[in-house]
Amino acid sequence: MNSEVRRGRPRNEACTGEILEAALHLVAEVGIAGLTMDAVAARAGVGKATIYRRWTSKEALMLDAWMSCVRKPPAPDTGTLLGDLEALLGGIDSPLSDRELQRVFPQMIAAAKVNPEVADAYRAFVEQRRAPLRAVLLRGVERGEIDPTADLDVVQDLFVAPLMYRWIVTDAPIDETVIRQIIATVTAGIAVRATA
Amino acid sequence: MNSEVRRGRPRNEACTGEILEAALHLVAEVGIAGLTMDAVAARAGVGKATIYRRWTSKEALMLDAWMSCVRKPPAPDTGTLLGDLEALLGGIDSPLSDRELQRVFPQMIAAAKVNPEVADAYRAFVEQRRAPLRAVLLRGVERGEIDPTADLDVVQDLFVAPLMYRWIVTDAPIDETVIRQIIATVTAGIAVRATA
DNA sequence: ACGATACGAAACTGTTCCGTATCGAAAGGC
DNA sequence: GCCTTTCGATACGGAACAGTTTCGTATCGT
Repeated sequence: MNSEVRRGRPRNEACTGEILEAALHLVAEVGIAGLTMDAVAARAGVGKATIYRRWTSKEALMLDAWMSCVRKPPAPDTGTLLGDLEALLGGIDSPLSDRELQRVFPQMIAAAKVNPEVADAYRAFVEQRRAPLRAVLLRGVERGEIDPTADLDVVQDLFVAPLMYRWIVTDAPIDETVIRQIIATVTAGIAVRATA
Repeated sequence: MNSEVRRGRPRNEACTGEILEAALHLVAEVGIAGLTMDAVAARAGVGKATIYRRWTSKEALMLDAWMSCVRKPPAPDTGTLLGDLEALLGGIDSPLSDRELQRVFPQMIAAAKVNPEVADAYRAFVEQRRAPLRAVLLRGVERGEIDPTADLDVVQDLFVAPLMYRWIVTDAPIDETVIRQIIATVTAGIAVRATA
């Protein structure tokens, strides 16, 4: 049904991305509460009408913006648990800088606690992020690198949570050293015991 | 210099606490962005003037409210690392329910990312919470229960972060079983190695 | 050329909400 | 009894902001 002839001036699709990005950068600066549509329009270099031609409301825009702010991570398969973990926990692919993501993410979580729509989007996003790690851990169990009696849900939390914690709560830096320490400690804790 | 005679009708000090509590409950319900002073006054059964006689602004009120929302945890000393950890990670003393704290906390973090004053209060609060755990871990090292070469900052994160993660990010329940699994896994990871 | 649509910019509308002022009543000191 | 201060309640000024509309211009298909 898309065969209808498009008449008139076509939409500048580049605007869509610019608006989304402007919204995210501004959220990083002033927070979701301090975000105004006028500021988004100014930052993106567009008129407000151009925004409202694409999204019906501020909430709809923010929902789209959040969905676009982190891409799905690849599922690594390096052959060893340590290799997979280092590849997976290393970095995040996003149009925003780490520093900005550190500020945007809490805004999203806070919004999710209040707005059910945001909560759904957020839940889907978290699940998407967890899937690759789960696959990595399952292979680790198969290879005998992880104690098969361990609760994988808790193990997942042990890997992800410290990074998220530094990100959101502490604002502490996350460098190679920290990641390696976390991996080392947790893998030691979940390794198959030498003797029963 | 407090010897000035107080004339006129004395302040009802009970109001102060009721206002703070009303503010926190409302933040749990509608978030910091949706919070209005009129709603706080109505919920506390108080006129707005009564609020502004105590705090100069909405921000000042929220700052006080957050400071009052979690009390400093006791520093346990049960004699063993496991006992201390279970005592410390068990619960939080607060006028709010767990369910409400789960919603208020992200709001505070999000606000801290934007407002430097809130960030300071928040940093002090986190540090206050970290101190007792640090003491527990240090005693664990002295007793030979923890590998002395381990980075205690990272170890602290490994204990606290998974709980915070469930609290803030996942909304997953935190029961005795989960806490015990976390403690078991991490302590196994940081135990003094049997052989060098 | 012409109609249709998109564009940025700006003005406009209606609402929300902070902070202040004012009211009559209540609660203390003198 | 009088003065002072607080109380809850309500009204108000002013600012900020979401969403709409308008204006003049640009870019497409026909």
